[in-house]
Amino acid sequence: MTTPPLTIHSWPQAILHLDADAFFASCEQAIHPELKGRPVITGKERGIVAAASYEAKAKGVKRGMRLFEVKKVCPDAVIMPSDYETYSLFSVRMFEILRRFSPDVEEYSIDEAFVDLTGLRRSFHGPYGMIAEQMQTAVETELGITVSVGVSLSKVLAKIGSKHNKPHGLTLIPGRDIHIFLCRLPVEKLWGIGPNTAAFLRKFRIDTALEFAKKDERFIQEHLSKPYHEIWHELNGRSVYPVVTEAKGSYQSISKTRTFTPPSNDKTFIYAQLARNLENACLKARRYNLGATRLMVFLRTQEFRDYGVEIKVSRPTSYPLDLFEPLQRGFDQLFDPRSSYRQTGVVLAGLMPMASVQYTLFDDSTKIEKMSKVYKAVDRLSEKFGKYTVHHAASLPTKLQARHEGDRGDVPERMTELLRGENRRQRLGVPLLHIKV
DNA sequence: TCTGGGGTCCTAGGACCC
DNA sequence: TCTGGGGTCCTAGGACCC
Repeated sequence: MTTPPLTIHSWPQAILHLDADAFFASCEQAIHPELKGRPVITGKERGIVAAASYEAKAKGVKRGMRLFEVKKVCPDAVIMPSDYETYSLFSVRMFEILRRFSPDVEEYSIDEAFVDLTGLRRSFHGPYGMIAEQMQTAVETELGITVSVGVSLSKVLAKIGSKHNKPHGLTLIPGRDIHIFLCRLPVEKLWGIGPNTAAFLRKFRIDTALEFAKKDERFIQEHLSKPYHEIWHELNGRSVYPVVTEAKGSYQSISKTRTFTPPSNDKTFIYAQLARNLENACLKARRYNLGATRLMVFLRTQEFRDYGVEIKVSRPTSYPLDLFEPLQRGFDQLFDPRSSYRQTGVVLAGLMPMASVQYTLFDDSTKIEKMSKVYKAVDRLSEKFGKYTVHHAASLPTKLQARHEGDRGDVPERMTELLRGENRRQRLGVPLLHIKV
């Protein structure tokens, strides 16, 4: 087997990584100044901590912690639902600010960016550290949130830098200082090395990032796969991961999952959860004009065991009506009335642009066109009144159950309301509609 | 982290073809 | 019929990330 050659820059790169501090919580504090200095937590809608402000972290609140525990360690915490739409607006503005400094900005996640600073010292009349500081200050003053920044020769090293000093840190890792940052860093803290690989490396007495970086290439090639070889280069200051500037335009897969408590073995209820997953996944696929050729269905039992099946679809589609039959088939295969389930999930895969889909001789094109019209109307209603305003009768039992449990259902998006100057479903009193299949 | 939700990429191995 | 070598495509499953 031949390993494909790695592209390594012959010129030293200057890569910046920026990571917003406790992003969701910081956004809330920026919107509500009265919350500054107070422990703020988001994640109310799921019952677990999605983000915690530094005031909350200081009291021992951690990501993923359950909210009843939070109330114990931090009784004065302000707990709010995560409002992704609003955070996305902050995110968009953050990337805009960064692009004023360099066009080479990678939107790595909602709160993280990589920026290629290589060659910018001349136009800024100063060292990279100064440029980084200006970027940091611009984001902080314009958005009212703090960010941590790392600058080094590669993405992996820049990430180590941004994590080194949080919050509001600025860390430069020049080539001659790399070893200082790596010698105390456990391998599992490295970007791309998880618990599994860390355990494997420990067998070879590799415990720190420096020990990993110092291994000779022979060892890496013999024992590890491509991603780890790349990390190894990056740790040694040789940039192999490019800063990807293109905006993400498409998806390889779209998934929707739902966990419910308590676990259930009610067949109707569980199928309804899947139907709802499917509708939401299809809605997203239609928004991106994608059709799925494969449908994956899975159930997670009370004991955290996953069972799944994959079903091929004859023609790429993003219409639930096309997929309910395969969904039902998959579900019947998986469902065991003796088990209790805590989660359902659906993945649309093998996605392709719908524009390129050709009908075959056997497709009923009139029916397909009718379906297309129906879903266009559904999508318009969803956009106007909120997701899931209109849905298939098959997923109705999810709502009935939600009511019994006193669940609020979908949390309305506050910022969107403010921006549009209108409330959504509640105030308009939009009734539930069910499309009769 | 006794466990939420949404993604990506890589590799090995089988099927199939010449 | 057996044998050999080599290529491509596809899929399952692992591992990791925010």
